[in-house]
Amino acid sequence: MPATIRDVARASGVHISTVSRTFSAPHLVNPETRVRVLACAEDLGYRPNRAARALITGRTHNIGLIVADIANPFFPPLIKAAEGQARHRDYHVFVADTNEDVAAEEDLVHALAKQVDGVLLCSPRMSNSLIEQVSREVPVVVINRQVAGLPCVMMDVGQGARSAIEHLLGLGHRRIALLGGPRGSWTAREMRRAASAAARAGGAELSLLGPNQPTETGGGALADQVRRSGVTAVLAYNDLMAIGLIEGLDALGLRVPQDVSVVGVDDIALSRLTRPKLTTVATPTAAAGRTAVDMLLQLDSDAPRGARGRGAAAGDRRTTAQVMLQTVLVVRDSTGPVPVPGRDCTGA
Amino acid sequence: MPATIRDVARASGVHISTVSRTFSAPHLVNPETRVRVLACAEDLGYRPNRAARALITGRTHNIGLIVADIANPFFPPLIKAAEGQARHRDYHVFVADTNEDVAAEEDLVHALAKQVDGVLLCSPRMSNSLIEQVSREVPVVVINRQVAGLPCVMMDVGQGARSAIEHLLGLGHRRIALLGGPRGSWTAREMRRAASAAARAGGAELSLLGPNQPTETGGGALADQVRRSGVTAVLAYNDLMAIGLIEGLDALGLRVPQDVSVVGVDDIALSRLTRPKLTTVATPTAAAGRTAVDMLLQLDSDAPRGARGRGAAAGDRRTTAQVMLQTVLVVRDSTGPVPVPGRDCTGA
DNA sequence: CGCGGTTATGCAAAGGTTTGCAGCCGAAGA
DNA sequence: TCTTCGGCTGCAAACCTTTGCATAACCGCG
Repeated sequence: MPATIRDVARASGVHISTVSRTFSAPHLVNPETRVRVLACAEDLGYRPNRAARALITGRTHNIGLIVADIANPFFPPLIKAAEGQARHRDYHVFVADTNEDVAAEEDLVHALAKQVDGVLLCSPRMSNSLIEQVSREVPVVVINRQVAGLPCVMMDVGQGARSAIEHLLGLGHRRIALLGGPRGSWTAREMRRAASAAARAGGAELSLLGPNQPTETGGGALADQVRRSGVTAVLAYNDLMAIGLIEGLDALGLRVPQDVSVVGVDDIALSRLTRPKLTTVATPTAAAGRTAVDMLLQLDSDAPRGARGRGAAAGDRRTTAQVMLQTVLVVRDSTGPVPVPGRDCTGA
Repeated sequence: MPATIRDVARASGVHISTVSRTFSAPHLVNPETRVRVLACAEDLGYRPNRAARALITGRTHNIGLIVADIANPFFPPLIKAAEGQARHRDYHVFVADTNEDVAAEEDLVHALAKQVDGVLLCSPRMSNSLIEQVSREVPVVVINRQVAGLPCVMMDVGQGARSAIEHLLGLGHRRIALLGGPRGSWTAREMRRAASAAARAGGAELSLLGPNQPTETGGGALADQVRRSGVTAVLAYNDLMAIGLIEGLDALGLRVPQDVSVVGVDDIALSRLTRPKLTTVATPTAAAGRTAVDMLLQLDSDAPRGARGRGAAAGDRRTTAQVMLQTVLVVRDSTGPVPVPGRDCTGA
């Protein structure tokens, strides 16, 4: 039923190659011919068969996007942005979800590898060496992680964590806890490093709690630990954990920010809606999505088209740009001055 | 670089057609041969080229999933379920997001249509006639909407709305508001119909507020209207709106459930985390995703493979199953008995 | 009038796989 | 011994498009 290039050629009285060129290299065909062909194509409802095209060009015009968990509100904005940017460049995006599971992540990326032109690895939990191995199979851009030799787009959570700690120091807090993220997360490591440094510089004590599941549940589960640790402020791996923690603290009768200050990371939409509104480190997720798509597309427009021939795979990626996007601390209502010690916090 | 079927054939000393059959029709090849071929394939890292296969079979092994807004927590579980089910059947899912925009929805479905074997239309805002037109281009399964002649999987929000209203009636409420959903939403219509009927049957008055954006913002914006309307209970189109409304009411000094009872729909993860915990109609989103994928795959395994020949497109869909999935009311803390009139609600 | 140079088009190979058909071989039946 | 049949494999066409190369028409210039 669907019209092929041949039908269009017949209808417009030209050779199929002319039809092909009308679409893929319009400047090579006589304007007059072009309009005629275009008209016939339109008329017949012709759309080039992507599979056939892929077969010969070696380009599927699809890209894969692998995230840890679609249900985590951190990802959707990034996904949307990536999708939009890709569509803009006539690409489509496969989104896949690993459920925070390293093994699933590995499977998925292999399954995807063969039918996309490149893969965006967003907040991967895999080891660097695994990532490098994958990148030998298929062009990869890594989001939220630094991997030597691979193009990366990162959000400067180090800077963000530092700002957060400094904000807390400024409010007088000297005993601070960091709720760590999941094992294998680069972001979690960066935060830890930056937060430790900032705390040390400010003469504060930083207790590390983790690793944890980066969810509300994960945050809530730590409430008791936080209380017992006696800290007056907490920096959480992400907003979800921060929110969970606030719930958990509330259940224990501790109020935020009067008794404990809490800072999140990500600035998900939800963080504006909880009570208290969350102080958090805003990460430029949409920008990251767009940038990553651009880098990926750049990457394989550079690659020699018939790159099937040996070589070229691992070697020539000298354009391994690494982009660091800025974060910014958004102060809302979940942080406040350190409680005066000795004064009763629980009551009127 | 990637090994082709020919490489495997050479390595294992058989004809390419045998290799092909080893993968696509194993029972046709001698077990002995099969293991040898498989071994060679494994060895060379051979993976059938999906584009080439698609070219000849006419099946891409991709399906499209179009949703209104990935960022709405209602969708991710459905997406995950669909994706999992699809992967299970060796299909991949393109997720696309229309931003609640009818025009974008139409564009997207057309763009997708040509490169997938079928499309899942989830909570479409398009008109029925548009949907039918699309379904002439590509197999379609509709989620959360009833379209005559098309396979649909619906969640019984009518029943859900009825339960919710009856729950409120049971608590003594007689003046209830329904926060309507977005224009074009089938779910919104169903809810309205069922809620009206149930209210009438219970001798209650139901005010309709809407249509609205199905987001927290949309819900929050209605707080003032709700207060002025003097109702004692509200059924919201979804949890997001319910949560937004509760925030908004709070800002106006109205407490939930003491002053106003609020019921949501969807039972998103978040509804368990807000304070008060939300009473809501749980919808089986994951089941819907799985079912829809199965129906779609069923649909085009029925279709004659070389269905390029005319006919077959619109006609033979006599298996247009329509599945209705049950919903269930989950009573939590956002609903309570109707406030005693005349008693001061605002104070100690 | 012929020549070099554009410009527009046609030709045909190639890309990796599936699949109907035909052929081979050995075994069972006559 | 000769068919027949079934199981397995090979052959080659077909799927639709892109693209390097060849061809043809045309222009302007000498």
